[in-house]
Amino acid sequence: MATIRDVAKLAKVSTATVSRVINRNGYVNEGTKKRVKDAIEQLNYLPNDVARSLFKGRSKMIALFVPDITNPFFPEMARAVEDVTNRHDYTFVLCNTDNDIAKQIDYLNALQQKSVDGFIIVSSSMTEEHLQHIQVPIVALDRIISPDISSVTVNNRGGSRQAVQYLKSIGCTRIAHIAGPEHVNNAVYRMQGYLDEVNNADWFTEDYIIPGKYNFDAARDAAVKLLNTHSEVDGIFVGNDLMGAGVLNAAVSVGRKVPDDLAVIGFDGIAIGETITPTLTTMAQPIYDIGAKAAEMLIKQINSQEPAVMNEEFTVQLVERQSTL
Amino acid sequence: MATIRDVAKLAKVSTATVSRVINRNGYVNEGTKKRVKDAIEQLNYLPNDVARSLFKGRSKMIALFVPDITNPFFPEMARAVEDVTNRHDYTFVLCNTDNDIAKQIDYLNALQQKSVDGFIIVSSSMTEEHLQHIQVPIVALDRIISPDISSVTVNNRGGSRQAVQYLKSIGCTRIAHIAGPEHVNNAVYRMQGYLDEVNNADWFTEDYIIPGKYNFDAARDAAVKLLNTHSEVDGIFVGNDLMGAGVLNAAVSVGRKVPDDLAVIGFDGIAIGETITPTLTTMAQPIYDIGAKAAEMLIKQINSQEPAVMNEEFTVQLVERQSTL
DNA sequence: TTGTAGGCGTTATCAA
DNA sequence: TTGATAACGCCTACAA
Repeated sequence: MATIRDVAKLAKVSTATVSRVINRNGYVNEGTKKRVKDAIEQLNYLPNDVARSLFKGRSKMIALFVPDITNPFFPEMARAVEDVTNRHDYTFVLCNTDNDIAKQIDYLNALQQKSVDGFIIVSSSMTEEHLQHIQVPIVALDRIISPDISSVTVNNRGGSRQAVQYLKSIGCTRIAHIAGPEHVNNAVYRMQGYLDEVNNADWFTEDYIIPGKYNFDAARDAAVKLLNTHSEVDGIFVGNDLMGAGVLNAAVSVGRKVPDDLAVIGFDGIAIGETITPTLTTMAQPIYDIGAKAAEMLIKQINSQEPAVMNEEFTVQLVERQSTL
Repeated sequence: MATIRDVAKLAKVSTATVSRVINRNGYVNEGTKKRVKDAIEQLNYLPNDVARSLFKGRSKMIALFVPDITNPFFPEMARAVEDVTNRHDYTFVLCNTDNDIAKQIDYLNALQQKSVDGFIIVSSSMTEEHLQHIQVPIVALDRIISPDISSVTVNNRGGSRQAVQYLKSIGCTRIAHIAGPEHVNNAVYRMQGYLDEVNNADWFTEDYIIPGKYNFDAARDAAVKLLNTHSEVDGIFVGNDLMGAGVLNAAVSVGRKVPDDLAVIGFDGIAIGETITPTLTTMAQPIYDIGAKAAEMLIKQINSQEPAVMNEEFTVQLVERQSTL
């Protein structure tokens, strides 16, 4: 690989001049500029980013922490983050954390050693404490970490209320909820939204809230149990779409017809919802948009000296499909 | 951030000694070693990886190119690559290429500037030419790039033959094929495997091969058309599972019962196949394993001076589910 | 067993 | 308008 010195020698100038040409700063005569450009071309020279990073203390890299990229909710978000970071000439580093604290700390350290410029973090295990020694900007995505850390989220509680209202509006009279993990704050908000709508109903019982784990299998098992013990249930608001698919599967296996005997609505708006049969009605998040927003927010913070805390809340939207129609 | 000099000063030794302690090489007295370690602890010192990279010309980073991480086939592969690279203390960089040549070249350049240590590439648009100037090891994954570049793949043609044989064995007598894009070599192999089994059948016609694009929508539309024009078709071998889901959807919409009227088998073994109704029979690739193997192969090549070309072919396995039972 | 010093490739400051 | 040079933080001959 050619270095700046090779270019300088070939163009018969100093490295300083080459640097000026590359970075478009400082004065440089048109003639010499051309000589330098020719030399760069001829040698196929590309500046060494590592040396640059060392000098500047910044690497033009951004990291995204997600619990697990094989969970279909995250790829689209990751995609958005990558697209935006690329557009701003950043390199994108993806980290699967499994929500494991030790793993997250390892990543934080390893990436700081590489002078990463900022972090976008989806985590329900990380707290402000773990992050207090981080010197670069951080944006919490999908799940709030602390009031002092910028965040991009959706109206989980309001959206959930809307989901339950919708089930009522299409005639459901006994509505249950398959909930996400209680240590994930958006799962708690979604359950609260459900409770807002049903808590005062005379038919409501705690039995109608079943814990799922935001995954397919647990939700299917939970739904089978629910439907067998509570045959009066005619609507289910499910904490996320992956679990919604599990519920639809359970309905088939216990012989309940969807949507005739049972209406099901999920949350998230992942693509799978459109590929299953019946297709799944859902409160759709603008997944790509929130990922993109987080990336833009982070880059803004990186480029500004005084990084103010910003919080952005997006709105989810009802998407009606076969599971309720 | 503390530097090696701060540590040296605090421990009252030279930076060379600190370096020796950190890297466990060269002799260093037990007493001074302890002093150094204490100083490191006290200052919370972590070596600057950028400086290291500059000196060594290597960054301990590995990049994975995939067409699009939102395609559910890739996350599990990416996950495997990340797990293995982490285990070897490499940092993982994910790149979505959309199979766009310009984008891939941009990534190659950007990452070379960062002294990336190696590439794992899933691409059907890249050729040997594009890669000839790359100085670090490369492993082609899922799709072969050239005989001179190491690869990890599966027995696409053999697996496809097996799929068609299976359909025959359960009684199908008119078997069609929804094919992947013709510029993707594994899609071509899969079609060839299909042809191997049906080409000589008296009932076979070219009409039974319909082009899909490895995605849901195109496959659904293709299947609707096929089933409407060729009602005699009683079995479909689909080029991948995502298209398989589309075919199942199409079957419902044209009123064909699966598996009674129509048997469907896919290829890949992605998780979606188990969540849809009916569940999808498939020729399952060991997706995680091939990703992990590619990563191990690449790391081996990075660590060896004489990088021999290696080719590994995994075997796909029939997974019977409701779409054929 | 330890220290000195040069260099990895850039950038930015200061002179010229 | 250009050049010489000192960093950035680390590692490794070579000396001591």
